Amino acid sequence: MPELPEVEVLGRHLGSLLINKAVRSVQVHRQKSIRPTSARRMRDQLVGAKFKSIKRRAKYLIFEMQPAGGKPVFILLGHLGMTGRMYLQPKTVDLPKHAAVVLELVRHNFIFEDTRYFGRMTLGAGALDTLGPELLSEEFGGDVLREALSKSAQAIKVKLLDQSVVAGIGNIYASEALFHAGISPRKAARRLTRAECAALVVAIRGTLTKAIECGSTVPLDFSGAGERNGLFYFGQTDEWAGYYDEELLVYDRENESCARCGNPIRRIVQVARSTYYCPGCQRA
DNA sequence: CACCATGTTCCTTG
DNA sequence: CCAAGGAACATGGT
Repeated sequence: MPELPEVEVLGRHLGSLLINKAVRSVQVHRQKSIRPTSARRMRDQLVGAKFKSIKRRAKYLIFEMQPAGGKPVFILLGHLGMTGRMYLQPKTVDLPKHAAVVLELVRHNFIFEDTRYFGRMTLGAGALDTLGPELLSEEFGGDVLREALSKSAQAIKVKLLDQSVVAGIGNIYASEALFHAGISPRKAARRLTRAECAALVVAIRGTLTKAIECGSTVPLDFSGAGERNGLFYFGQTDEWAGYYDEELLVYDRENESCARCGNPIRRIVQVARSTYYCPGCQRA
């Protein structure tokens, strides 16, 4: 279910439910989902430990865990992949078909469910080391972006998905941000001007910040059992119409007219992923 | 049956 | 050594 805004909202939600709760036992249903951590180490570390804090870095959830007996805190990392979900359920409710990992609390199970099993729950923060600057942080700005792009001949849209360049953008918001900045997704990264880089940073921040605000106001069902399934991409669900004051302007709108200039929106494929853009507003 | 999907990692090629 | 392209991972929806 992830792009950065979903992960951010999920993290806040889980924080309110999990802080100071202790793990009583651990069920690993899919070894693949905890790679390279072993099920045994997972249990050894987690059983008896309490959730101390929950933070987000890019699309990762960082669970800071406090073991019993004054042992040092350690990190449990979560990444949702394409279809991951995390939520609490009373133990009386049956586990979902694609439960990957279940952390048993007192009366609830903390469930990591993942239909396609692309996500992960692992021990240690090592996966964060290769990430580029955090999108919403102060140190990320037009100059930092420009420097990161300066040597690449790859299309800007493709570079935006590279988590070592900029950490946190996904396929949906990459298209949206380029539209807002008026930059063609095909433009070679190194050809972006200083002004374009500055505009792109503003567009990225604006798009993601707005999405987080919207996601925070919608009544979500993180288990995905009902309609409100934890996703809150703008315009996804008609019944949410009243909650949104903006929606996705290009993503998944092939052949619809651009809200700004009326030209039909185009879909192209870059590195095997769809890109949507307006040929009128985003000139090559 | 065909094609598409919010993401990352690994392997090959140049 | 690096950049870039593509397949792979696994399941479900249309």
